[in-house]
Amino acid sequence: MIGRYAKVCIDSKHSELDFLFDYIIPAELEENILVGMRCVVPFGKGNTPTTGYIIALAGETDSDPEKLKAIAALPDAFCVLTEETLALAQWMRQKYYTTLISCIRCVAPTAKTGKPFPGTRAKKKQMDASCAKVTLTQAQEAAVKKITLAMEKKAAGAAFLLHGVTGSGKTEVYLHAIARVLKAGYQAIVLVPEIALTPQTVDLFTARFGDAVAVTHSRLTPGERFAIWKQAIEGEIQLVIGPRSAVFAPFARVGLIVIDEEHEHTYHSETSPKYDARAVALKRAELAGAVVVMGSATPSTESYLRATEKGEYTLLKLPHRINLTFPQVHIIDMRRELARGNTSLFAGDFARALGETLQMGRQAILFLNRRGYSTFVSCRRCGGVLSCDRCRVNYTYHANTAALLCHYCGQGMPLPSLCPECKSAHLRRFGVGTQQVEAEVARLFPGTATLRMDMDTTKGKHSHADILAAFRRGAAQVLIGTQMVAKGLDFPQVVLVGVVAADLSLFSGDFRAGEHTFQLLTQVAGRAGRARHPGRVFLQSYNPEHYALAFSRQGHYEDFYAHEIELRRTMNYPPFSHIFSIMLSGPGEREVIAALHKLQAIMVYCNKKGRFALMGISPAFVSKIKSQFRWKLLVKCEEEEPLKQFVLYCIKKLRENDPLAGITVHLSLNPALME
DNA sequence: GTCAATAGTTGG
DNA sequence: CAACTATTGACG
Repeated sequence: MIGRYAKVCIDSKHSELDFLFDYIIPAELEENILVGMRCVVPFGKGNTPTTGYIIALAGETDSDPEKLKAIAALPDAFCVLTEETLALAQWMRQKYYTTLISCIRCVAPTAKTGKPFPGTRAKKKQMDASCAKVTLTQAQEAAVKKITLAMEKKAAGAAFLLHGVTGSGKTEVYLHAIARVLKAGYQAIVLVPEIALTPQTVDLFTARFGDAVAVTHSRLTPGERFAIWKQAIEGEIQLVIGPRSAVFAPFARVGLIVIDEEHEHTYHSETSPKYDARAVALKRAELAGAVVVMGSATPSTESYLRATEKGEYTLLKLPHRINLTFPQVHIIDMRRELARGNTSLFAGDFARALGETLQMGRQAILFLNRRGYSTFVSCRRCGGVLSCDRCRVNYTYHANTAALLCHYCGQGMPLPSLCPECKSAHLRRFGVGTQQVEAEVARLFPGTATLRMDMDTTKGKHSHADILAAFRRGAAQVLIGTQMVAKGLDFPQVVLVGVVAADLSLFSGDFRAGEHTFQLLTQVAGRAGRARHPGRVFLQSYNPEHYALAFSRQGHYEDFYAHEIELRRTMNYPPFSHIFSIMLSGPGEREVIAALHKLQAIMVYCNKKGRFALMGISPAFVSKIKSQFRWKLLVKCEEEEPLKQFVLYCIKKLRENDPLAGITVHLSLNPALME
């Protein structure tokens, strides 16, 4: 129905504008106007031309028709919002307590013009959807069958958790399911944690589906991004692979959404709207009549609970590696190494294994979740630790530049020769980073070619791919890196994986530390012995008895899960409850803490029934970043919606009492990482 | 964001 | 008391 009035969402980030404004549709636009289009409207006292979005058309208006202004123009010839992406945006507004416009900006790219960009014309589509190169295992076959059946029945929002050990062929299941759905005339979306880290997976998709595929990633220019988005609207592509934002690809007929490595925290957006791409995918599938497949070797406890106890997802299992055996995992007690007098970075057994690997002419991956050379520099006379004055963080020493660098604000300074506090010359570097691992390999095995992959060596547009390609062609025998080497890389010559300090992620203060450590170690271990050669994995640890390490040695996810879920149940942690983190930041620490105490008092007052567990005020994990002090308050409740309402109400009360000058409020419901 | 009305401040 | 500045509120 075309009405005489349009309900318009104004493109302004101010939360007090988070409602729809009625405008008159002028006669000359009546023919062209559609819900989902952008418009230009006169807005405010000065009638400033402002962009808006047509959210609805109506024959009537609640406001005084005399006061209404008319739409000035419709700049595009098409709808930037589809029925589905608009519905998603509206759902996200409620779910993630934010404004409609911020959700609209999230689902539609910031297109400056509706004209096609250079190079957006479709080439002839080539697609070899037969998958005839490839025979499936029984488990793969069964998984594909179940997914296909759900797609054929158009089981809207049906979700599958594909639990497949590393190397069990999850990707092949995705490929087959996608081939089916495309053949039936539907489209598919594949979400991956980070394109740069999974080039091989992406290659498999492009090889199989040719020009029907578009790959999106964070380093695309706005023009490139818009071109892909437009091709999706116009049906020139059938499959989009990308990070969490790809869940908004404006396909008209989505049949399947795949979420690879579903446990990865990159599926949580950390900027507003703080959405979880998995939840958005499930909602979109429900709206579109599509099916969701989430895959992982180490599913999040939340998803596994849903796939088992709760029965919300169908669990599919791929329990066997294809043509591969599980690597032998050795846990090395570094306390014993120290007692034996070995103070070097590598345990004796590990150094020996590395030597053998090099001797055989094979490759090794060394993993350490910390970049730089030393983690802190301390004065042995006064005991002071050199730290960034803008952030409450120790400086990290980088040997290649002989500089101290703050990993939070990026500022640094040359390493001083004297202690800035007491002027002694007794500065010493402690702790280990990837640069030092590289130096240690060079010291033990002179002449060995190594490659290092961390944030410092991957700043360029192609540096990820360049480093991985160099390692693949054998330019180096040892690849040293942070967690970016842990992901789905597949190098046939790698027979040894060493985790230099397996405990690093254990004591982050996050209740998921055990889960994260288990996931990381299992992923890293999966890099060993990908081809015919049996692999060996060494985990160096000062806490070898910790359950996250012990279970990753056996490699049995189910055993780990059984242990972890009981801990969560006992402690009433997620997934049995929801946690709301309220962080205040500002230039004055006293003011930040005082405001938080006020909020706490309001919460205590409003929580007479004791429905919400108030967990006290504490400094954030890094309590000062870029001269802003950060303190937080956690609230826990078994139900999400009442918790959200409670926190938002208390914040509103706080703002009524206190202007919160200079203080920023950061709200996060079930944050991916506790800060 | 922008504008304009309003309240508050200053200088003669 | 006029002239200027900061604050507040509305925007269809």
